Amino acid sequence: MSTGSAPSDPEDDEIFNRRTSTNVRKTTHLNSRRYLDKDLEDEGVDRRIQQERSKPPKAHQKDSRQSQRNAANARERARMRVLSKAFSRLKTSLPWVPADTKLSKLDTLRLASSYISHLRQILQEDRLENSFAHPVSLTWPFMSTARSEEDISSTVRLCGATA
DNA sequence: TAGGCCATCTGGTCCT
DNA sequence: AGGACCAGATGGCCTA
Repeated sequence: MSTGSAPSDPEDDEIFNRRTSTNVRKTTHLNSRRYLDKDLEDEGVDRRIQQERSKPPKAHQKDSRQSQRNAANARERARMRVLSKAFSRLKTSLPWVPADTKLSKLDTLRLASSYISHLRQILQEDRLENSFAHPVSLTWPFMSTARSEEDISSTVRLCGATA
């Protein structure tokens, strides 16, 4: 899998990082500086360990739940970042869209959808001109095989026509 | 300044 | 049990 290793647009990264830093600031604000304070307390680690040991079981449970939540948040951030990168890559694969064009995720999906419809139309016109089957056809998940007419119609049925 | 877009957090649900 | 996925809520940034 190439997840996360795709070349990314430096400009997108810059925007993402800027947003990320502001949102982290927002988060620390929302959570009453919970995370920031934790980072600033490095020198008090020993004291904290002693306090942990003297905590009642309920407090341990609470801390455990919180650390699990933090881990889940981090995973969610990573997941959403992968999603955003995929949108960026999809955007760059769209023709007629200059690299510096601002496209929302919704716009990107709509344009990609109409581009696929356009390509499908070209493919069908080409098949009408040549009576033999097209040598290359794409099927989910991205296999390149020759196939019959009914296969294509089923794909069209699955994807639907978008305009 | 309102509205659109986005990243993040969070709790719920499903799956392994 | 833990991770992935999802949707709702929230607040910051940007633009018309």
